[in-house]
Amino acid sequence: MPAALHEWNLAPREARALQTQLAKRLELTDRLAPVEHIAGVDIGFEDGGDTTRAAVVVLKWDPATAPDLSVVEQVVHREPTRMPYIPGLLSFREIPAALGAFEQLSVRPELVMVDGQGIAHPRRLGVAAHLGLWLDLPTIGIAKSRLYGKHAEVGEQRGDWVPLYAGNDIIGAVLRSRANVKPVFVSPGHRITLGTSLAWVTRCLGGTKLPEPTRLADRLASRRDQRK
DNA sequence: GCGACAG
DNA sequence: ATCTTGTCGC
Repeated sequence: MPAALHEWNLAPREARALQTQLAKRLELTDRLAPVEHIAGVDIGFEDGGDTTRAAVVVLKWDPATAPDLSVVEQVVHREPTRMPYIPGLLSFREIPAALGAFEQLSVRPELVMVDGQGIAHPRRLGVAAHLGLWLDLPTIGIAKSRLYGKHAEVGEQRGDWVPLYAGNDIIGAVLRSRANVKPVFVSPGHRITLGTSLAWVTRCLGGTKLPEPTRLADRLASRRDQRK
């Protein structure tokens, strides 16, 4: 049987066991090639959830104009939704479609920002971490809300952040990306540290809550701006 | 047993 | 995530 079929059509029990195994393969140290292109990934749904829409936006990294970055490529890929949303198993629902979008990409980014958690997950394998292993690329998870971990209250100033803990381990950061707005949850996915993750997210932040890569991918994956 | 729970 | 217009606030 095709490995891909095996990998994604798992019962919750098996999916959780696989996450525990895959998490052992994560590299939580920096192993990035010089960054020239950064991709943003997000998934949306249509037809009441029957169709999954994956959006990937590739931006050219330019420290001279950042956070204003030019879009060099963008792809939207649709396919039938294969499984429901189950807290903790999001990657099994979203990654197949995300991979479909990446296959259509002509540019291979050196860094990928994903809408969701990296290792800030019960078994340390949020969608960003899982996707990083599949793509073998550095990934950062930027979630709009918390899934796992404890933290103190974060300051009100833009840039303030507090660590996100799983026991004594720091698994991410709660970042005030913009004043007067709920903070975002940043966590490394694969081949990157939390410190480097925060540095890149901050560099890509332009007066908005989300960094440019995922902000633009969100817009593409969402239903309003980009219509059918 | 009772909550919590990315998107 | 998605269903959905106007409206309050910096």
